[in-house]
Amino acid sequence: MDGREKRRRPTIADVAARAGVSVKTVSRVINNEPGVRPELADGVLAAIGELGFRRNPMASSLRSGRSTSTIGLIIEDLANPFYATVAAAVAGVARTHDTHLITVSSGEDPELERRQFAELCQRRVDGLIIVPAGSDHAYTRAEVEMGMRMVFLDRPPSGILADIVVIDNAAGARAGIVDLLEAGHRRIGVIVDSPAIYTARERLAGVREALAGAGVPYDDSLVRVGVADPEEAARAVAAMLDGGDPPTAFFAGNNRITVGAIRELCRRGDGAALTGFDDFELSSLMPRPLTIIGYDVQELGRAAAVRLFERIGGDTSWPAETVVPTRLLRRGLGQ
Amino acid sequence: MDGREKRRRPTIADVAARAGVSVKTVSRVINNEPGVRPELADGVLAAIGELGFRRNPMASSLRSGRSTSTIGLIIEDLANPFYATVAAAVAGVARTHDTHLITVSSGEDPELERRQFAELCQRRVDGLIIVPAGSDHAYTRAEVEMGMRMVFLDRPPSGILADIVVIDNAAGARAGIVDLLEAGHRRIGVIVDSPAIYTARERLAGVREALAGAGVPYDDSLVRVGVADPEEAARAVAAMLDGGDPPTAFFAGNNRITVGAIRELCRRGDGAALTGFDDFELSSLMPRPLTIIGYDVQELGRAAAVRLFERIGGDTSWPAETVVPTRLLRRGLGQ
DNA sequence: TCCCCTCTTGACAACGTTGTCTTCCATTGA
DNA sequence: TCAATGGAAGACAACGTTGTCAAGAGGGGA
Repeated sequence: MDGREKRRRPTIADVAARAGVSVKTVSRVINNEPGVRPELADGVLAAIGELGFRRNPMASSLRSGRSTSTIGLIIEDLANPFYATVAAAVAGVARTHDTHLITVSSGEDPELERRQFAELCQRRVDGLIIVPAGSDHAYTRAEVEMGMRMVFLDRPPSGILADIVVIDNAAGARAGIVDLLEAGHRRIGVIVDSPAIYTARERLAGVREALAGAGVPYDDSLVRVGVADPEEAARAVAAMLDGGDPPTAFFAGNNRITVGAIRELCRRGDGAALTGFDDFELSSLMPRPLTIIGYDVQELGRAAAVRLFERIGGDTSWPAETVVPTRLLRRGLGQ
Repeated sequence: MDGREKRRRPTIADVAARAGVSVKTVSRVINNEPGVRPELADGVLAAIGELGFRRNPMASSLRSGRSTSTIGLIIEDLANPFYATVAAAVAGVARTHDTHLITVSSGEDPELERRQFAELCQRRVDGLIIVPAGSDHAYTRAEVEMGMRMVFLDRPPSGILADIVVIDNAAGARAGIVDLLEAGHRRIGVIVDSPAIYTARERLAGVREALAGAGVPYDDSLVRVGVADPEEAARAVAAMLDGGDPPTAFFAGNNRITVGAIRELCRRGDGAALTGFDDFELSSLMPRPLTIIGYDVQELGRAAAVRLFERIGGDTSWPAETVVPTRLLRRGLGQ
């Protein structure tokens, strides 16, 4: 039993020979085309069962030029729970369309993203969902002209007009700041990721809008941008708390920053309020109260996939933007 | 710009016409086959660039009968961080082999797992990595005979001999219990998942071995099996603590159980020691000390993928078992 | 009875690529 | 000068399937 004797896979010709019909008749049975006498069809089905025949989808889609029953998803890192949830949701929708999902990670590298894009197009996937890492996506145009369908997720592309599904970043940040203002906070430390990132830009814009709306001045010493990891976030929190007139509340622009802030606040036993964008696993078990600006990540993936399959199904309407709402969640222990 | 004008994709025939050579010459250039004069090859490459030609991999693998440059991964749920990490690791290895990964979720449904398996075989993937949900995998034999390569991950299959990559469950559990015993605990509450699950069985066996080795009697009132979610785990902890002669330590058979146990212990402010199998995100931020029996999840996926590509590469040695070691980690705040 | 129409069924080509075999040309040695 | 040799290039078939079209059987109406 070393599996080396490799029986050849049966083809429709084998089935046809066994059932005593032509290959075309077998093809008709396989594809449920009308115009085959039931008794013949039964014979074909029996032969299929006996031989263990399965249609070769490559030959099929080569000849018919139709669907490959595959879509692609280009994300940054599948090991990141956010993207994993998106991928699971997309795969779920794909399954209802008898379609498989190929997921590739670009690791935020625009050049790799381009290569992955090209590879997936070469494979003739029926469509692509892309979380854009690079800043210019004009290179996708040639493929769009050749019929490739694309939906962008979480961030808008530039250089190309296409469907897009995003979170309501600005509104979420506004709501988070308004919530802090209503609790009486006037000095709010704001820590966000690099403004090169769309979501960080939008969220910071929401923060400024909310502050301006309440007549609270925007104090540069209370804003840190370009914070990329929990350690840096912790240092930023520490620096603000150690400064003169420290903030009584913090706004964290994403969950990595939130985690870093929690760590530093717990270390110090500081009671400052904390509101952070993006929920994360076990946020409700964090050892202090916090407010999360959350949203349905699954819904994000699902909406993108649904849109993509509408396109694949022939929808040629003008590209649309789908916005997934956010909501405030009280998390952490002692809340 | 509604993308309806769908330019036909160029084929090697188009390239050949443009370069003034035969299709076979183009094929030779594409595949780096020898025997093409450099000046002709340059002309072909120029034509490829001008037309934006890309080889159709379906036609290619249909004709040559070789690799589809695709492997499949069958897991329970991609949204689960454990499986997401495995998938990312497998995709990483696949990438070094210029291969794409199709990931499908079976949701622990053996029937769905069978269907997913059949679908992926139908696609002629080069190989499959399977986290088996069902209890009988004899149905995979027909495909193995036709040359399908498979590696099983995390749990062994039954009814088929194949490569397998698993965690050292029993040794990990033994080490966890020995650690508690050395800290002086003699009454250890043990909470594990259903013994229908291989990992739960193995871990429980490790627990018994460690207890027996230390001469500590196995007390049925301190063992709960078949615990499936954090809520049930919390109730199990509560019941044991409320009984007579409550345990001074708990062993949790997986991270869902660990989380439920933490929740209940924190709610009560109970100081019992806690050791749990499987690490999880932010375990170091849990509001109490705990010990984790951890392992390298990436390594699990990587090892399986490496084995699979060895098989795809032609390795026909006897199926082997790869065991990934565990290690004890001190986690939680206040450690 | 004959013609037309419908319904089954099959023969054949085509999808885009690659394996096999042949052809052609230049070069070499006698 | 001519046969032998070897390398480059192309003609053709084949992979497994499906679209197109034609052939044949059977039925109904004139």
